[in-house]
Amino acid sequence: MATGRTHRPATRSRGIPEATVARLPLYLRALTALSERSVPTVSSEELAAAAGVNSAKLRKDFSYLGSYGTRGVGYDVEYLVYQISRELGLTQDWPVVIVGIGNLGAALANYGGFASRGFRVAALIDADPSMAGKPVAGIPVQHTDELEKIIQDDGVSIGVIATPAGAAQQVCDRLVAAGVTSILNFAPTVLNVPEGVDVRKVDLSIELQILAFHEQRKAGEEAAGDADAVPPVAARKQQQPSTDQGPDGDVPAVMPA
Amino acid sequence: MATGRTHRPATRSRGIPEATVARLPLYLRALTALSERSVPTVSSEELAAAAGVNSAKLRKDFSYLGSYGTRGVGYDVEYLVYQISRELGLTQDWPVVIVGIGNLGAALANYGGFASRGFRVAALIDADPSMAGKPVAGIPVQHTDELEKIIQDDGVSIGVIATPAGAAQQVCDRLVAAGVTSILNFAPTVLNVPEGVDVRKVDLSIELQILAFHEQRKAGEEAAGDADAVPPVAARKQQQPSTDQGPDGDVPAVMPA
DNA sequence: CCCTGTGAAGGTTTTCACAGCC
DNA sequence: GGCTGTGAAAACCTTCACAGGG
Repeated sequence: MATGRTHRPATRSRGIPEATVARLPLYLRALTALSERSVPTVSSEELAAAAGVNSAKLRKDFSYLGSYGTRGVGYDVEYLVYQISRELGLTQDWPVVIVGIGNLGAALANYGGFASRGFRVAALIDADPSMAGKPVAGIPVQHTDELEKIIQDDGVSIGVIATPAGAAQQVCDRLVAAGVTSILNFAPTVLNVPEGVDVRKVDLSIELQILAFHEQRKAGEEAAGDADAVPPVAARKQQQPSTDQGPDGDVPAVMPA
Repeated sequence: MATGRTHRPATRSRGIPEATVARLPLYLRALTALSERSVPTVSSEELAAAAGVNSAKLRKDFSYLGSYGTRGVGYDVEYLVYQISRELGLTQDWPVVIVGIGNLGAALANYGGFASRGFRVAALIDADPSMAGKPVAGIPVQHTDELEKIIQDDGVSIGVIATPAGAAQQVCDRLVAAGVTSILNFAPTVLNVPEGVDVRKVDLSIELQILAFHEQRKAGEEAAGDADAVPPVAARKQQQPSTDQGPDGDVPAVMPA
């Protein structure tokens, strides 16, 4: 089990830590917003606030990419956008297939964030023959039979699985056999993949369960801590009443296998 | 910023590590499947394989909950299901509101994993008046104006935001003002929330970007490592050609603020 | 003899704090 | 003076390896 952690046992890899990689897209989004507002430079403090992390972390992260800032001034927005995009491999075109065009698949197909970041929906695929030809987000749905052909013809290396759990492993196997080496899995199942294939998963119910855990804690603490009478005054601890999206250890799920 | 990491600076909290909490839902899912097949007991090795983690990690995780196993035998499936459910707070009912009923919101409303795990969709809310009354997943959509009333009447403490990015902060503010203290955010924005409110986010394009990063690495490595002639023999490293979903540091995004 | 539970070791990630450059 | 870049410390997480109970 558990081949390793990061994907390639952290060998040389020019060593950008996985935790940093997971935050680069956040920085990129914040920078893109600044760029659209024609902001020329930004300090680590400001950018960190916009991305929801703390500034020390951000500076450390950037230090792995190189020295792209200017002391006393900050970072050049355009330049950083370019450097991060390049590092993430977004300067090239990534054709993506989405398998399973239910509500979720349709939501993904319609999701604007794809196209804007180097991703191109090469095909939408569904097992239901009655879906075939129906356009979703302007792209006609194709039948599962076409899967292998599409992947080979378009050189697709990234697949998105949005099927029911029962179909996911089968779809995954076909994707991998046809040449896909990265999979984003929305089905609530553990996928088995051969060495060299990356899987990331997104699971709605897991996220909710984690929230429930903390929610329960909050409720329990009130009862325990202040028993019954809560001083109505502002007695609760507070540090930064503002921004903090710091995804803190945000390494959701890379799983090489 | 970055108030802290786990949610409450890891003070006493009876100390279940955040990384462990993030894996409990995985174990629970695997256990539920075993339970449905009427499997009475399971070893750490088997359960770990089913959940996609390694067994040492699993045993450490369970050790934080208590000693629920039997040496030489394994874990009682039913008992563990109960213990983990309780720990996660799933033995109680959690009413949830979903705001923004586009494709994604509809997908969430239809998602079966909710009801099965203590979550109940209390209401679907959308800003579009023409949606009002239309049933989605058997639940009539209500207008945003009703938001505060619904939250108070049903005692909702968990909200899901599936609106466009532009509306997310506003919706978030209203949810928080009305009493919601946990938010699952699907909109690609950093949300500002006051101290005491947890936010987790799920971002499709971020996951894809992380995949692209690794994908790029693979491509680059082939070029560097074996230049041109790749020995067709099985020269590639391989450890476990099978299961490994080990979400390795799977702490996607708790952000207290 | 098998499998859990756990100290101890090894990694990784975050945070601190400040030297160094603009 | 202000802000970046980074060693060093601290916190956290994972893995190892084995004692010890069934």
